Amino acid sequence: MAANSRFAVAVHALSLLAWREGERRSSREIAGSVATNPVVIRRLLTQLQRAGLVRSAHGAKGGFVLGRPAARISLYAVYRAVEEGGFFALPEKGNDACPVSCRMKGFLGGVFSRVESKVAPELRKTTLADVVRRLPA
Amino acid sequence: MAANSRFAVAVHALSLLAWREGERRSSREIAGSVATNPVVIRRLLTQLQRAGLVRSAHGAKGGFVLGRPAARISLYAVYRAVEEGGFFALPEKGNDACPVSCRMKGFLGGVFSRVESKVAPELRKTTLADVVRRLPA
DNA sequence: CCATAATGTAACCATTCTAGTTGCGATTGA
DNA sequence: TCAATCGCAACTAGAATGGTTACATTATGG
Repeated sequence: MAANSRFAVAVHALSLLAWREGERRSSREIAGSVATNPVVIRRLLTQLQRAGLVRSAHGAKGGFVLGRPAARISLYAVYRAVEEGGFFALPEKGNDACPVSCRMKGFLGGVFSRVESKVAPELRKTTLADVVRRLPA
Repeated sequence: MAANSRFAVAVHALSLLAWREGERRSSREIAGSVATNPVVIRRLLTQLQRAGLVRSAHGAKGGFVLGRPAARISLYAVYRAVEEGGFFALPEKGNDACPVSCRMKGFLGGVFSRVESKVAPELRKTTLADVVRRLPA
């Protein structure tokens, strides 16, 4: 299972928190909905916490809540929090003696950043509040 | 290195073919520019051949040429040829008893396809002919 | 006809990434 | 005190990728 479903799981977990905003949810509850292990959820939510998207409380009756209102958490914020790299990768090597190879890195870097600049606004359009609106009350 | 550089390597290889359009290039030559193994190149170009982007010739003086004019090969065609999945993955599991989990798959599928619909036109804008224009003669 | 130079492909290995799991210390509330 | 909970480290399993070797097949040129 090397498929990268971190973004999907993060949105799922945050949607649960947004669904009943304000109520604490334990990693065990969230893991139950996502059908995975609580530790996997805690690992992922640690990343989201560093980005300010969630806050956690230790101890009994502890758990997670959103770090700010659902309407102010876009899918792009989630994407940035869990995916460090972009969509594609540049190869680290290359033959510097070849004039084509020399130019490829710069060229592809430009392509990748133009792609990113199209994806970002699309993901910014949707917030967790929009997600909740699609969920049953 | 488990980084996914297939797209970058494919564009690099095709750019070499477009640079001196019509001349055959062996996998060894291409591998020399990309700084990898000829078998890696042949494996990748086999995929591109299935998509019609290159043609190969066996035997001595064999090698690869573009399957159609460089101006008619967009980066999107390359992307489709080498990347089967989309950018993100949907988790295969989920708790069907949870109303949030039940809706996530459909919701995320919509998000992913909207992202794809922004990326595709951006990649379609650039062809191999555009790449060659940026290369030294 | 034969040597040479190529592709196509299978097999295998090393590395890296992800998710899953166990265990445990620290913290909090009842 | 006790139970619930996060944080984190360590380990495992499985998959994907790229690199490498090997070999059958095919085409060219003398």
